[in-house]
Parts: sequence; C-alpha cells; structure tokens
Amino acid sequence: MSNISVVLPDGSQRELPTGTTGAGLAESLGGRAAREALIAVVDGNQLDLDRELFDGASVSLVFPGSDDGLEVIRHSAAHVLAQAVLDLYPGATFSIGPPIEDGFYYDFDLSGGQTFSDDDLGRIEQRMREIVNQKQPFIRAEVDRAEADELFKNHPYKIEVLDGEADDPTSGPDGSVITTYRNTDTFVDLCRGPHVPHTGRLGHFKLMRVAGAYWRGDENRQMLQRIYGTAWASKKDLKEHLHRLDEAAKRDHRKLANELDLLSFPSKLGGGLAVWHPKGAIVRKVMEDYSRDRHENGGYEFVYTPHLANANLFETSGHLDFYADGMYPPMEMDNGTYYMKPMNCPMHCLIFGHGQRSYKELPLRLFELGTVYRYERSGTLHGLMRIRGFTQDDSHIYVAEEHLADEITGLLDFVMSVLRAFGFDDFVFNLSTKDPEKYVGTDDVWEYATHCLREALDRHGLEYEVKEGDAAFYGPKIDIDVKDAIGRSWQLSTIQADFQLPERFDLGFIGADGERHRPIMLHRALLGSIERFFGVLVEHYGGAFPTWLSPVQVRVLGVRADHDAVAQALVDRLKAAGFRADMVEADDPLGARIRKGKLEKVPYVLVVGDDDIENGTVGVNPRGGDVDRGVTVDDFIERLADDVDNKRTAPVID
RNA sequence: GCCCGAGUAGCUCAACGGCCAGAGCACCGCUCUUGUAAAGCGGGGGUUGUGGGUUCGAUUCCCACCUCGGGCUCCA
Repeated sequence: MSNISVVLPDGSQRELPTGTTGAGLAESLGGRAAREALIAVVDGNQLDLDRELFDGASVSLVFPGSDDGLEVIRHSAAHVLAQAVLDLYPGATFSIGPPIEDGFYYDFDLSGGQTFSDDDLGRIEQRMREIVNQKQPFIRAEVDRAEADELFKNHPYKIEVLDGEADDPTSGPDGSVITTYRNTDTFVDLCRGPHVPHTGRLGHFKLMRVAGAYWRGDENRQMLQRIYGTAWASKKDLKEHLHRLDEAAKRDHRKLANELDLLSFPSKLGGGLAVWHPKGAIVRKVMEDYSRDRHENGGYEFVYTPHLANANLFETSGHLDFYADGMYPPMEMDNGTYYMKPMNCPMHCLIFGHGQRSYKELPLRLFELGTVYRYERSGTLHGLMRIRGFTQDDSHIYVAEEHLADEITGLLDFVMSVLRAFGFDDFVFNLSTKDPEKYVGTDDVWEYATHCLREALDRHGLEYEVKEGDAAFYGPKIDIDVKDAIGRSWQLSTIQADFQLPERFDLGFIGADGERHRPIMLHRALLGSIERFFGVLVEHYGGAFPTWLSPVQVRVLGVRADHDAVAQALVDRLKAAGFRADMVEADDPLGARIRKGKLEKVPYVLVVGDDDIENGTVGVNPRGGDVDRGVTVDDFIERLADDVDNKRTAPVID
C-alpha cells in the first residue's frame, strides 16, 4: 500500500496511507484532534472530515472554539432545525439557513399559511435534541441537476436557489457542482457544506425567537417564517452568551429611561415620539451645552432654521424627488404647500447663498442643533434609536476644493475629541466610495474628494475599511463607529462630501482670482441624533452617568430630621458652586434613603450627622466605592470639581 | 408597511369564561428619630389600550384599530 505525505500547520510532514481522510488524520493524531476536530482545511479549502486527503496537501483541523469551528457548528445546527421542522410540520418547505453572528436561522414556508408561535419553539427544540442524540452523520453527495430537481421537487425555494435566482453562498451551486448533505433517509438539504461529522457535536444550542422574513429579502415576495437559534462550542459558552444577552437587556435604554425617569414615549403622543422629563432633560442640556461650547471654540458659526419649509425648497434640494416617502405628508396652506424638514442642509444652503461670499470666508462652518422629522415606517421604530422627530448636531461646511483635505483632517480631530469626552475611545472608520450605478457629479471630482477623505485618515494614521459603492449618490463619506462598554458597535458620526447641493442651490464664492467658484459642501453630524446618542450613552454607562452628566450629582442626607437643615445648607452651598445637588428629608431611615440614592445611580451620596456638624465634615458614599467618613466639605468639593472638570467616567474614589 | 407576540394601578406582575380584578414596590397620612442598600401601621389609587362582537355573564373567546417588543424591509 502506498503512502501520501501531508504538511501539518506546525510545518511537520506526516505519512499516511493513501485514501486517509481528515478523520483518519485526526484519529492518527489522537487526543483532542481525534475527539473534537470538526472539519479539515486542505490547501485553504474547508472540507468535511470524511473527504480523502491527497499527497502534498497542507492540512489543518478546525476545532469547535475557533471562528471557523463555530460557523460550521451553527451551519450544521441550522440543518438540524430544518430536519426537526420538516418532521413536525407536514407540508412545510424550507428555503435557506445560514450561520450568522452568534447563531443561525432557517426560513420556512408552512403549508396553508400556518405560522410558528413561541410555544412551537419548545417542541421543535425537543425534536432537535432527539436528532442530536441520534448522532446522525452528515453525508455529502455531488449530484447532477436532474437528481437535484428530483430530490427537491417539493421544495420550490431550493429550485430557485439551484436556478441561481436566489443568491446563497451557503447552499447554492459552487460553480457547476451541486452538493447535498443527507442526515437520514428522508432528510437531505441542498448545501455547500462543510458540516460537522455527526449531529452529536451540536449539543449546545437554543432556539431564540420566530420572526417573519421576506424571501430573498424582497418585501414584494412571500413572507417566510424564520426561526433564529444560537449555538456554541460548549455549555459554558452558551451560558455566557445568554448571560451577555441578559446584561444587554439590563442596559436597555428604554427600560433605564423609564426606571430613572429620564423620558417617556406616551402612546397619546404617537409612535416614535418622546417627551423628556426633567432628569433626562438636564442630561440632554449638559450634552448640548458641551457641544455648543466645543463648536464655538472650534470655529463654527451658529444658525437657527425653522421646522417647516415651502415645498419649493425641497424641490430645489432634491429631497422631494429622492426621499418623499420618508417625509411627512404635505400641509396645504394659503400660500403654498409646506413640509416638515427632514434635513437641515437645504436651509443652511439658503444661508450660504445669501449675499456674495468671498474665499476669505471659507471654510464657512454653519452649526445648528436642528430638529428634523422623518416618517419612519411603524415597524422600524425602536426607542430613541429610531425615532420620528430628532435633533441633529448638524454642521454644513462650505470649503474651496483645494482646502478639502485640510478641513477633513481637522474634522476628524474634532470629532474624535468630542466623542472621547463622552467616554468613547474605541473607533472604527469606514470610507464609502462611489456607487457606479447611482451618483451625480463628475468622476474627477469624486476621485478628488475620495482622495481627500483617504488622505485625512492617512494623516492621522487611522486604520479604515473601504466600503466600495456604499456612498450616497451625492458624494463619498467617512462614517465613524464607536464600541461601547460591552463591545457593541454604534455608528455615530459621519463626514460626507456633497457635490450635489451646491449645484442645486447654485452656490458660489468669489475667489482670489475674482472669478466665481463652486464650493464643496461637507455634511457633518458628530453625535448624530442627540436622542439616539443619549440612548447610546444610557446603554454604554448602564444608566450610571459620569458625574459631569449625571442628573443629580450629589445627594445629601441628614442622619436624623434635626440634621435636615444642615443638609439643606450643604445642598445650597453645592448649588451655589455650580453642582447639581439635592437632599431627601429624614422621613425614612438612613439606610432606606441611601438605597434610594444607589438605585437612582447618584454618583455621590453624602451623609451629615452630629460628628460632621461638630467637625465640618461629611460622610462620602461614592457610587461603586466604599464609605469615606470625616471628609471636610472643602475637600469633597475639590474632589467633585476634579471629577466634573475632567469628565471622569466614574466617581472619584479615595 | 409585512410576520409573530404582548398590552391589567405610576412600576413589576397575579387572577379556569363566574362573587366587589389582587400583591409587592411607589405615592399620601400617622407613628418611629435613625451613621451608610428596604422601620411599623393605615389610606387613596383601575372604564383591564380603544371600539365593536359572541355569551345569562368577558381581564379571559372573536374582529378591527392604537401602542409596544422581536424580526424582515427601509434608513437622505
């Protein structure tokens, strides 16, 4: 019997009998490889373990904990889900079921328009466990089109995949090769694979929810029934994932906004609209004041514009042509048709276009906290994250072409500096380039503007991802995402070049040469929507705002009722010094009042009693720290000022 | 907009188609006078999201609408 030789990841050669499979290699390696290997990677191609290896191949094995391993587990779990559903629901057919982040889904079409309910999930999960316990093999086969048509004759969505009408990289034909994976005599799925050796490797999963999903993502097509699941390499990983979901739920800004009395969404007000209560409003005011300060110092000029405008304005800007669906319906008034503004830029263009502009005025940076109204479809609303009326920290910068790169460079500094002040320092930059199907302006100006955006990023030495074709039709852009305290990513800031609006509004400036030139316009949102950013902050901090933002910075408590006057005097002193302080009278025991302050996530709870009155001190109980008795009031105020002035993310603990 | 699910006191949640819809927290009053995460007693509080229907009887079953949640689609 002849041998083959394969190269392992450590560079060593291994002699194996001809015909040895990935599983055979794993067996010969023994130990963890034999027990846990899921698939083999052979010369860069992922293959099932039962595929034969060939002489000279570089082979590595994929294990459950790795990214590739998890993907295989999740993809295989999707097949188990499909088998369970097809078993339990006669007449059901299935479409596609890929792995996704943290899990998998599968889309089904049940006979007679049946739908899944949450109760069905338990039943399906039970059937899946049986399938897992049976350790069914995943048996790969290459079939020709006629065989595939026969196998899937009752599954029209699979036929569409075979026809290439539905693009699905996990199941569609790979070139001319059609492959299937069979688990039982009756269950076979169209799939590229690879898969785990048998279903027994898939024990750590959970079905999460049912949802509707359009076939091929097209809202004009059939609505399928989607089941989402999560799957992991170990019971521990699954448990940790579920724990993370719980933690995220605890930070949900809608829940915290309610608990902390920050704001509400009264149903009488209408969907997607919020009212800000005093506690939320003061945080918002501090945020906005800070934003205004920074803009004032950053060379911006403040403007104000109304919420309504004549339809003519949005015809000129093009919004009515392109985005009428997202605008509130027109209001007919005696002198014309009016719309709520969906963006501030047309009005800022009116300001730029007023009078004769000189090159000496550029870059002209207009800034407004401008409230806009967009008609978001009811199903898309989501707390503060997706809302129908919101305020942009909106700037439009008019710049001569030759100063574009410098301006963008400065903008990146400005944006990062402000975001850092709010506690974000992990940024991801995305550069979106021209969509060749949909753009205005000349190729030259696109190329130039894209170059300027790149150059600005490069000057800062920033890493960025290029999203080809992702730009809006009017110009390329840089989007800035931040990571929050639990690793979630939020897109906040955007810097967009615009060649369209200056044309539409026929904007110009007189250059040093005495000629009229067209400015380039930059749209720049920093926090983006104030409402959404507030929601992100709530989730980032889990409701425990840094002291500089906290609605109540200091809560003062007297030990007994006869200390209340002293407590009030201390509150007055703190307020006079510019801090937000309050007190709670001693109607309840001290412990109960402390607890209340903790639940409200107040950064500092101060206690004053007999000892303190005698010594001019307070007891300091900082959020997240230990009690510190006998601190002089002066020392505490100094500590508080340090916390606030430096925008520390947590109370200062001695 | 589409699919699934949910709406009961300010909040969190109970109540088989059947007595006057309950509990904890919160709120108000009285008592307690307190040294670092829940004192005691009492009280007020509801057109069970809205409107229809089925029924002797509806929080409960059915329909429509509204709002919310999870997805899909969309997101200038």
